[in-house]
Amino acid sequence: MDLRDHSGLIQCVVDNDVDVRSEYVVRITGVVRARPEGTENEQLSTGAIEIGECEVEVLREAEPPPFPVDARADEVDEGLRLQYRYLDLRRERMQGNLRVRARVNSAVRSAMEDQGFIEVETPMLVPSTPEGAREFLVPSRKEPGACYALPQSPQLFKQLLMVSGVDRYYQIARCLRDEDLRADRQYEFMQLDMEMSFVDQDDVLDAVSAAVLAAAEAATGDRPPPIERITWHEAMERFGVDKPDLRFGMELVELTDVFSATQFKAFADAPSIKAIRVDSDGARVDLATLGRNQLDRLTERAQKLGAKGLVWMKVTADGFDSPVAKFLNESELAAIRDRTGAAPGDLVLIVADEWATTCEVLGQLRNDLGRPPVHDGPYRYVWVVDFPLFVGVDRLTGAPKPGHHPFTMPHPDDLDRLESEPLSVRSRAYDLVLNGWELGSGSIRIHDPALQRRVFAALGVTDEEADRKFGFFLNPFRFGAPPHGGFAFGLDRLVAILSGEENIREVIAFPKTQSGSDPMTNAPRTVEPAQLAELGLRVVPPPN
RNA sequence: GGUCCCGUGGUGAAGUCAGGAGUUCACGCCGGCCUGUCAAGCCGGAGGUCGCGGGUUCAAAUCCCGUCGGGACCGCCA
Repeated sequence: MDLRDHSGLIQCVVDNDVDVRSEYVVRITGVVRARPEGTENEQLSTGAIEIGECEVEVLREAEPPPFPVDARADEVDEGLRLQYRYLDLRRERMQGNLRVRARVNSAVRSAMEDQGFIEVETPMLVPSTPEGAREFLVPSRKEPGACYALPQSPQLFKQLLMVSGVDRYYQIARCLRDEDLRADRQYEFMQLDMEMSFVDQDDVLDAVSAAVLAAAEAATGDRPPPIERITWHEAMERFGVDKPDLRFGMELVELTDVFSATQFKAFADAPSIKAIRVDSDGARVDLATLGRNQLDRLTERAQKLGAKGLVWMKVTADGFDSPVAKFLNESELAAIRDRTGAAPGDLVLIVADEWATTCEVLGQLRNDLGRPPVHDGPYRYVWVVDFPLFVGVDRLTGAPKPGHHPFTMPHPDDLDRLESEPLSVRSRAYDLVLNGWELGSGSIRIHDPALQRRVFAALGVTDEEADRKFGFFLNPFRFGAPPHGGFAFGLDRLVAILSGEENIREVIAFPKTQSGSDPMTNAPRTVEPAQLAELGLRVVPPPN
């Protein structure tokens, strides 16, 4: 019979007649010995040995489990696995994931402590704040009608800890957001949250890198190379997204200048023209069988993403097979071939539009056509720096909207354009990206009140409004605030990728379903009227 | 708020498009046999409200409408 614990399986040889069935809890006393010749099992890590002369004591019988407690349960309906999560977690895959997670947490703590950070816990019952994600509310019993909120992140408190002179803070922090769930999003999730004083951007990036690299090494056994950096602008130019997946090529190719004098109307006035070359070998779709239908679907996809259209060109031995080839002259066609490096069998996709649209549409098509599953190696970490300070403008007020949050430090080289050309101003905000997944983001914060006023002014926020909305946060700075900055990254996402999982539920012991319920505990549940009454609450019947 | 996919004995699947008796396969379960095997082998057996409700039809797992549950995605996640 097979004996299983968290570390694996071992075969036991039982000679006497005991009624032991699947999943019974037993105590076995015996002798570890080599297996007799010819009975070794190379499939099993313990396949060379066995426990012989076993005395078996049944500590607890077990009913047959509702699904096989082994790798076959990978195929079982996830709702059933979650209903019996305690059985699901007995399996090797889940035990492994829990242990990778524990090692990552431990490595992150050590790396932060080694760099002089101290862990400070921050409250779970916090005030509700107007900006950002929808919050979970906790009604107050002593003050009916008033609510606490559960923290979306410890943002407020960690910056106040800098005011408090903590200097280097970190926390493995639970964050809660009442937004719709996804494969990479749960209501509650864990972050490595950190903040440090008297530093610039490089210091923060170095400190976080040390923790991430230590975590990766703890999880996989391999220490990744130093994390490379690219600017947001370069990420958009080359990959068309702000979270580039560096594991594959298909980079965007600049063609704007090629068509400066073109006769082709769709290209003539376009501010930005770029292309991607879909390699006939590297693509995740079979280009050879790509018919007119699929090409039309690509065009629809591009239009849905905001492009006016999509030019496709199949590369043949003697030219291009494309509905627009006849509108382009020889030198234009030659430039397309040279710039993209197109070879027969490839597909070239061209978008001509505003710079941002051109980049974003091609970047999305690049991901659609070439991106491997997120957990496929190699692991490519990248810092994306110099994010724009503002992203777009508010439709109602016309004022710029903050790219990160309104306390983000503008890039010092761009300060003179804060009033004249706010949308061109870069910031000291940065993201950490792994295989095209955003792991986290952070920024250097504004600690100078004059500069904060300028940024609020650029955002169209008056002094009174700033004081009303953010005063509780900014007033403490009047008592002295050091230059500071920080970062937070999602541990669930990191652990999922490092465990080879494409869903963070697989690395969370007791996750929620996509609809936010827990099939094991039946949370959320309706509560007793008396509980509501104590909180001064009454449930309104749902509208029909 | 929206789009798409899934729901068939305890588990996984086939059957659904093209309506005709709860049919099939594998695993598990129960009983027996065998056994130095290892997701063992042989024999026998039990087990189903085809998620739920309604409609169409002589007849519904199958078609239609609704609903519940699960999943992927868009919106959302400063």
